[in-house]
Amino acid sequence: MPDQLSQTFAALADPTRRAMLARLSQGEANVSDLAKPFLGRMSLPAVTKHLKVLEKAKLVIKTRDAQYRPCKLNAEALKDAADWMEHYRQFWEESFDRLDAYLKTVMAEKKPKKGTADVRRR
Amino acid sequence: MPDQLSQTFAALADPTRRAMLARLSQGEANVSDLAKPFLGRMSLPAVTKHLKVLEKAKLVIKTRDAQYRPCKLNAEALKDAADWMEHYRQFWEESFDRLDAYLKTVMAEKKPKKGTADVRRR
DNA sequence: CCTGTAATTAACTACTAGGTTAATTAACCG
DNA sequence: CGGTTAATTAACCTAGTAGTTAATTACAGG
Repeated sequence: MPDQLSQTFAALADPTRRAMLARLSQGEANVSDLAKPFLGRMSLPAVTKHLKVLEKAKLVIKTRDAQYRPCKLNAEALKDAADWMEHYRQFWEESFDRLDAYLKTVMAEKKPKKGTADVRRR
Repeated sequence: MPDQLSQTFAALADPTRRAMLARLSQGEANVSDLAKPFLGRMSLPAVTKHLKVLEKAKLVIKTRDAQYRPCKLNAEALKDAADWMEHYRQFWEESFDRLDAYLKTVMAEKKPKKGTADVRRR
């Protein structure tokens, strides 16, 4: 499972890591900045490790500036994951349509005029 | 990490499981159908386990029909994951724009007319 | 040069993930 | 009933994850 996509999804499968990405989406931050929201809950080395996971997944790029390690978001890998998901879009929109059709049916029953609620297609 | 989103991403972080989803996107299939492409590589119980992960993540719904267990895709959870990613779209499109701008610059150098390659904004 | 701050590494623990084989349950069918 | 097929459960193994504390590296600045 060292394939890129698996690594990406695995990296995203943790709320701490997702929060870090969210933070980085607001702009660069060094390790202690990133750690701040979690330091009550977990130690600094733990944060370093999470960061390393994100780095290996190529979701963040860590550079160095003196003793600091400024990190920035790298969304490339996210695009691949999003592209993968795109194949499935039809499936969740389909069920939305079914709900849509159902609601139209209910409406039709309340005010029984014609019939054949037309199903919105996206 | 028993939050829904983490479970979804974790379930997707495995090529076997993604392949199963792909198979299910073609239509219902029972366990042995799903297992077939992998049986050279892994045992049936292994497949059952992967399936259980997908089930707990609410990505597939397993019903029963006699001794068979027909499974169907349930994309609801995928939508949530896709929605989460949507927040980051700007970041990968941004870098695409930068590439875009760069290419325009290169073109401008080859045929040095005006300047200020206008950056396509999506 | 010494001290404080930023961050990582080391060494360890507990738990989970992904796989195995062997045994078990459940249903159909001749 | 007895055999066959579908699928799960049990028991086990290995490797990896998420966390800890304590020690270490690296740099800045008085």
